[in-house]
Amino acid sequence: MRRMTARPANAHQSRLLKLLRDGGPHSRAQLGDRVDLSRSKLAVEVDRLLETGLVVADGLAASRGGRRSHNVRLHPGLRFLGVDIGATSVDVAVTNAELEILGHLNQPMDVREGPVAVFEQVLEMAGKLKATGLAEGFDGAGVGVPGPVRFPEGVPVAPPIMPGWDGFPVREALSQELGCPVMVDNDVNLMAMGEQHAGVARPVADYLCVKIGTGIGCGIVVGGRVHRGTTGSAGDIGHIQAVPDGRPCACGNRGCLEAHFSGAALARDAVEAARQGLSADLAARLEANGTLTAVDVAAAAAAGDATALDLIRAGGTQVGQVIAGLVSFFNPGLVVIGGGVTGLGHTLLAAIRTQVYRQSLPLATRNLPIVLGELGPTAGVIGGARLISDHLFAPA
Amino acid sequence: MRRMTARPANAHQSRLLKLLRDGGPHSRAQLGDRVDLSRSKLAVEVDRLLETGLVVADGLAASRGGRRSHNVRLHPGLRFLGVDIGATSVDVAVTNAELEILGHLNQPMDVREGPVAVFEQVLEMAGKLKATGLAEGFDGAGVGVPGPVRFPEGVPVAPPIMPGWDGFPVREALSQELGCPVMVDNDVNLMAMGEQHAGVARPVADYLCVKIGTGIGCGIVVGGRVHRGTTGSAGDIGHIQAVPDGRPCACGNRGCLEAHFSGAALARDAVEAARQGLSADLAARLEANGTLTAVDVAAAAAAGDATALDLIRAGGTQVGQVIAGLVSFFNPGLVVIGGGVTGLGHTLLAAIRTQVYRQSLPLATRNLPIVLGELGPTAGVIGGARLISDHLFAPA
DNA sequence: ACGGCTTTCTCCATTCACAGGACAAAGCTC
DNA sequence: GAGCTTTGTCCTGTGAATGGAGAAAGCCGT
Repeated sequence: MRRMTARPANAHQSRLLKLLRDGGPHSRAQLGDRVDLSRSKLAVEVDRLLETGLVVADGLAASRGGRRSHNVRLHPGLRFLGVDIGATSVDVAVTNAELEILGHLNQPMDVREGPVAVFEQVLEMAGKLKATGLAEGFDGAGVGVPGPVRFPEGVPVAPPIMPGWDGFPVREALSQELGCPVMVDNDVNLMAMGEQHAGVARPVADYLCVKIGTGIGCGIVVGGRVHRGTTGSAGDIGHIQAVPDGRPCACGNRGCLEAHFSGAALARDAVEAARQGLSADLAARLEANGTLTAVDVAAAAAAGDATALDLIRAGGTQVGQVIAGLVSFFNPGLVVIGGGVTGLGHTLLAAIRTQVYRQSLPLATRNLPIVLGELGPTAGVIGGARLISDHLFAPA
Repeated sequence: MRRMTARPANAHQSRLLKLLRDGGPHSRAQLGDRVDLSRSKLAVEVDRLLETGLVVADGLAASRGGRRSHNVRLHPGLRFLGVDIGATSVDVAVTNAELEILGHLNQPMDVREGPVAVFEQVLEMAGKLKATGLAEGFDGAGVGVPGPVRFPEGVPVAPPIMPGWDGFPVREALSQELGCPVMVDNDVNLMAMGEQHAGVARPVADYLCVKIGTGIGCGIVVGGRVHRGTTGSAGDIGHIQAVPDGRPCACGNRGCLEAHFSGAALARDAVEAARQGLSADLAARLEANGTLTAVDVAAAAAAGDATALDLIRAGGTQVGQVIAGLVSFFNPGLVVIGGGVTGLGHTLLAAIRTQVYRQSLPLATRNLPIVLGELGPTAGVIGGARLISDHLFAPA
């Protein structure tokens, strides 16, 4: 198909497109139940959407005791690309208009190689997905990068862990290469949108989404919308002080949360523990691989290694301490923990919970669920698809 | 006049009322410049507002080189009541429809006496204001209380420093007594709204408003709107841990910010310093009054007393530490410091600034002003008037 | 004083948005 | 097949809104 060019002409059409995106095919009657328009007006707007080609007829539905309804749905050929650039790997996925993942690729990679090398990689992966026949082209792409972004322009700003990206016109460059509209955001915000769209955060308006991977970040959702802050750095909690006069951090300060707990810090601590002979299990893994990662620690913990469990608990307590403060401050309705370290699972979660429930205001924790994200590595790419579809489905 | 009963019938009218509130009298042409409506439609809506009585003609304006314009303004008889209940005193003020303060009373009082005693006081003060002829009655009242509030119902919930208020139907009770609509909110949120309406925060969409009085709280403004959180306790930063294993706090935890710095903590520390003979100045003041308050410390500091200055600096550093974390997290465009301790002035502010600029993410502090509130004790009452007028001027 | 120019405001005709009723189409159940 | 239900279309009436014509009321220069 030729790529999507039309845009909803008004708020009604925008609303209808989002209903079809989030709920799949609907009959006009079903749409009418959810949209507070007269049937006649609704029919007019649906007809206009059919004219644009964004929406197509989808056959007859089963009868519910009367005339059978004619379903409509978003064009089945629409394709969105979700790109989640992490510190050490990229995820690229194609979705249909309902944001269901049709194909998903993951590849190790180092962001520090710079935007040109990374995007070469991304374009190649996108090409592979096309080659499988899942897509002929893309109607839009949502891209996450591991650092702050000037959102309106889609440009990373002063990203600490990705030198060489500062000011690179990601949005423009990718839009050119892919030949479709592109939106760029922080990877943590993408995860927050993903969990909100298809994960644990579906019913919640105000929530926090803490992503613990190589670094630590926090997606902030206020009234259903992501809060990005004045310079796009909102949620950057990795450099909040967790330990007064604690460990030196790459940022120049001491005691930053990230310096004490994150994928990188955990791996480093595990190596040290292994060298000190505190854990035979970790030492064996170190021997075998030459290095350790958070995954090794998770495996050791799962096998019952006390040192690994202690490391995870200590880390969870540190994170919990910071989250406790944020919970008192922000009073969310839900806290989601996600990112690479979700493999650490319930040991980590329990430590975080204990600390938050102990230290936050009782009123703020009274009914506060703290849970693991349920989408894993797909959260980011779904969030990307969601980001661009929100943009494309916004009223003109 | 009989009290305001009409409400704007649509979003246009609501918009117009707010323009007249915030900008004083306007001609139709001036309104047209700001509202994106055709002149004819605008005239229709203005005429309707004139019919309701909310808006009245206000004579001819000077010519600007052509026909003179007929101004319209909000009814000059409209009166809002702003009530700011603090831990140790109440502020009550009357404003006109433009939220200008016409009369303002302040009275020492102890919230712990409970809602009945406090409202007796408030009603008496409102009566006094009426007796001066400033108002014949009130069209609405906005009330701030020093604790979390279930906002839609206007009911305090689990307020730590005000036992006896939990669940008291403040909104309903006051509405009954005053015979007008009432809205209730946290006092810190009121201050944030006040500074946003008439103070330093006018141009900013996302900002934090830290109020340091008997306790410590923080108003959170996201996209121009106050964020209250899921249970109404957002911004309650007094019990964030500032010092690991620090001083015991009334809440049962240790090291809470409030336990280390607040009006109450500062007074306590000053007494102790005086008793230990660290400061002749403070000792003399203690001798004279039998007790010390933050005001005494401010006076001693102004007189150059080193101990007082140290206390303030130490406190500012503690608050700054917590604010630094919040700034990294929230990435505001402005931080306002207000409340009873603003008398401590630039010594406090300097300590806070130093700490925040040192410890927050550079990107988040790059262009971050940290300033004292400019409205002082009127911020709360103006915020109250603003709260209720926003409510009354909302589309039906 | 008097025309030209500007600004403000009103009036009117036309277009568009939308609701809601009438009605047709298409199914179910008995 | 009768009667009922559900779905979808058509049509008309109403109010929202635009934009142009023009009147009212001021300015300024000659």
